Amino acid sequence: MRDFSRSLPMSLLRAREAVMRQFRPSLREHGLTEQQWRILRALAAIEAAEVTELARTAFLLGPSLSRILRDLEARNLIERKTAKADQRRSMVSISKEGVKLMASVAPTSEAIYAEITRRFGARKLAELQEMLGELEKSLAELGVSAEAIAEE
Amino acid sequence: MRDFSRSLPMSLLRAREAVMRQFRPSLREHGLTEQQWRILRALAAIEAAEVTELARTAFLLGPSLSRILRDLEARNLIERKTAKADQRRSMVSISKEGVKLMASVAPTSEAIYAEITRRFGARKLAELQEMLGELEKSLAELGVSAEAIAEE
DNA sequence: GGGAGATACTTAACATGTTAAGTGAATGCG
DNA sequence: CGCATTCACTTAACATGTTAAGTATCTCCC
Repeated sequence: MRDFSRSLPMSLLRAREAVMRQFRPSLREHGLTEQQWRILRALAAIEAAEVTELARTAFLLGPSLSRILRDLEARNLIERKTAKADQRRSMVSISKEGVKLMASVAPTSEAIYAEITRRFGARKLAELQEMLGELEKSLAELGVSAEAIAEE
Repeated sequence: MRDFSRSLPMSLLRAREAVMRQFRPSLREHGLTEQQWRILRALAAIEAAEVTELARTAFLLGPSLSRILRDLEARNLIERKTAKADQRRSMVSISKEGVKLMASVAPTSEAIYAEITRRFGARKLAELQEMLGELEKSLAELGVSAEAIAEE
């Protein structure tokens, strides 16, 4: 069997870990996890969002998001109110404190990203992301058909 | 701030998830998680290994590995014996049952990998993995220097 | 040879990933 | 209308990720 240390999932995992290793210490200093930071960033960009939409944007599963929102709300970093038209939905938005926290984290985060870009090369980085997007696209279709078969 | 849905960590996360989504159902049918499968594969390739070495090979943190080994041992998929020369170390190896289980999973796993390769293109896949390796390499050095600063 | 420090793991504690089940609200349709 | 189905989310249960602390063993140097 193919040496698994060179398998695609491992390559992706190792690369991602190498990247996140750069960001985690700074986030940690501000009391944020990687996922919490993703949620705040997503909210900062879109004003307010439903939970499902937020899950899609921040690429988190529903249950994870539910827990994290509960915690972020307890820390007053986000606000929540149920939609008037549909009582099932709740609109989530970032709070003033949340914005402030983001402002304190963003500079370091940007600097790290810039350093990564500098080291790896901006052009190569763009190429890499292009390829990652294509990979995702190739498999999205496969995923759907596989599901269809499984459901029969 | 840069649209985070196009950030490098998100690209890597989404790509990896797209890939793993293909494998998980099959692994699940055999009662294995992604990480357990990684460990079995690593062990099958190297006969026997110390826990630390295995952690490096399977790219798992020590605590995760400890738990998983405990469970795999309870399921008789691996075997463990403390090294004679150094009582702290334990040598882990795959059991006969483990080998049998691997044999039952491998065909499907290989087929999925082949399909992914076919869809994305073998050459592009190789290029992608090359780039991922370079990215990891660029950041490995950065990681070390960042740590050095933090420890001061 | 004995005690300080290093090493190899394990345990603990908390956060997230993953799947399944639960809850309350909306929808569609007979 | 009524009620089964769908929908949006939450809770539950179990596995892993992540960091810190604990434990037993080993090493090295005085």
